[in-house]
Amino acid sequence: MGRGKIVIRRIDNSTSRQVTFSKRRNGLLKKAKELSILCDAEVGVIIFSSTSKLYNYASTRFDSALSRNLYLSFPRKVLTTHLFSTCKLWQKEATALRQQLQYLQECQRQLMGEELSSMSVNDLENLEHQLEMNLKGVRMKKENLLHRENLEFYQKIELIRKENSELKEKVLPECTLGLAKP
Amino acid sequence: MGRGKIVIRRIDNSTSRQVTFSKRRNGLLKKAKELSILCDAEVGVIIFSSTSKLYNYASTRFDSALSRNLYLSFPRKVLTTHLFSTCKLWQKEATALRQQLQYLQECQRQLMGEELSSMSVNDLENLEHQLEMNLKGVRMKKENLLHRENLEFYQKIELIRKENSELKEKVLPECTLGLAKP
DNA sequence: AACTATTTATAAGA
DNA sequence: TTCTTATAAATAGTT
Repeated sequence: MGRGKIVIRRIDNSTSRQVTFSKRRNGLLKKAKELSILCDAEVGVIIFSSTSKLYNYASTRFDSALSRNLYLSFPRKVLTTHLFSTCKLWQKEATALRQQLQYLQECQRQLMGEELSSMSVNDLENLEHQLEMNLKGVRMKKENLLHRENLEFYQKIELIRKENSELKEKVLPECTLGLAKP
Repeated sequence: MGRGKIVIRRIDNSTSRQVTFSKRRNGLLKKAKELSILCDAEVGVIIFSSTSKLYNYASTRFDSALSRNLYLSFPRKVLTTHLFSTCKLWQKEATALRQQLQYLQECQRQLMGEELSSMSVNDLENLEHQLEMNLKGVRMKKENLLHRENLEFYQKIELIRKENSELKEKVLPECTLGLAKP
């Protein structure tokens, strides 16, 4: 798949070997990922360049797939490396998440009216408008809810009132009877 | 690369998922082999099908590449256990962080006046007060800042004015001299 | 790093 | 499953 056909044997020229490595390495990792997503498979790939640099891919639940298969006389070294690289992967994810969290926390503190020291008048004005909008939204929602609750209560009251008056009509004749007796 | 373009997400139909798995699995293993031959790299691929069937490829010297890159002199059990628990630890941390993130995101959405549907009148009222407080804080900060800026500007103006009048005094005698000439 | 002419992989159909 | 084939994707060679 290129300008010319090639035979699969070691590329002699070191530069083009390096270039091909970089291209095909990306291709392989991409295809590994696609396979795992498309087919719900767990896939792990490890690549060592000729200079022993490590590249790898492990699908989301690859480690648990491994652990389920731990007792399939799996080559020890393969297992170890995969655990090692999976470890790295999770570590990376945790780091990314922690960063996101910090960013979000700062945003939150600003929304809470804390941590304003670094903000300019313009920033503060934008934040003020934002907060005004938010407040407006909350108030609207609250009023809506109160309206709805009011309506429900009103209808309930009407219902009970109606029931009441019906009961009264039933009870009233008996009362007059009772009063007429003595 | 086929009769039609596809998006990379889990294939719902189980039969075609199976077919695609078989095709792409072969493709991946072939490309892994090609990469290792062309670029003199050591490559290991492990694939678990959704039914936990195992497929794998390891290039000729993959194992020794592994041992060059890992501290494999450790007793297997120690190393494996260590890696496993480290892995789990990171995974746990990532999970916890993700949860925190989700919680924070929900809070944020509520502070932003979105995602209010699940809140009671009481909740909404609390949120309203919170937002009012925040708004108050932001406004105070803004006014403070404006005040301070104002003061600074005022002082600058005074300084320049003073400088100006000093310059005038120097220039004025020359002017009167010039005017008195003719 | 881009580009693009070709080859290769593969999605859909048989 | 396997074969076929039209088309998408990967990439070899080039700039």
